[in-house]
Amino acid sequence: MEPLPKDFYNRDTVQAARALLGQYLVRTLPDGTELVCRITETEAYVGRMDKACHAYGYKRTPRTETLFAPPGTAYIYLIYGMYHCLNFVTEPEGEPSAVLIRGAQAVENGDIIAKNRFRRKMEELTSYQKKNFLNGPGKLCKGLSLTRAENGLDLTDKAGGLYVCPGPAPAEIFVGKRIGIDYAQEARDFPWRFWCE
DNA sequence: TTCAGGATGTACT
DNA sequence: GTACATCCTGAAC
Repeated sequence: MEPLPKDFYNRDTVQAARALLGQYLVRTLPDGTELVCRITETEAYVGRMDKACHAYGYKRTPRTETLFAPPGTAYIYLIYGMYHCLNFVTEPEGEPSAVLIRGAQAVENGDIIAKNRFRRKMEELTSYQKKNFLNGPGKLCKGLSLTRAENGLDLTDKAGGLYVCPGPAPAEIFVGKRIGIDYAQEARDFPWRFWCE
């Protein structure tokens, strides 16, 4: 399977967030194992005019530097001191925008993802753990073993260890407000969160 | 089933 | 010092 090309990311961020639903996210571990999951929840962040975006108003700091990279770059940062969030940079280089990957379903090597998350195999999980498997940005990064060490990876390059390839389009797409950005004034109500079954 | 509280480190005021 | 694009636990219902 070939990675989605740079042009997939080089467009309006809200459209990209929608289009990413259903696609396969592949994480290649140092030993060559491929962890595969299907993206089921995304949010758009647009630095140009979105107060919830880290790079709102083109604000450049060491942390936000990755948001100014070319489309198709992974932006991963630490939040609340203990969790990581995975984003895909979008729009032409220099427009600091990205899609936050909020949730996914395990497709291949679920046992390894389960071990990363709970130190147990899939079959040993409680129903509560299965229900809350990769349904949050911090959980997804923990399951796929992603940290700031992977910040800046090129998603269009299979050799980088992280890429996205085509998956089945969702039958239905839901739209709503983004999560956890109550501080962002008018931007907090933007309908820029998308999810599917 | 929902809910409050705590963990934890970096960025920025 | 404060806030943060979060998650887990344990208690109450």
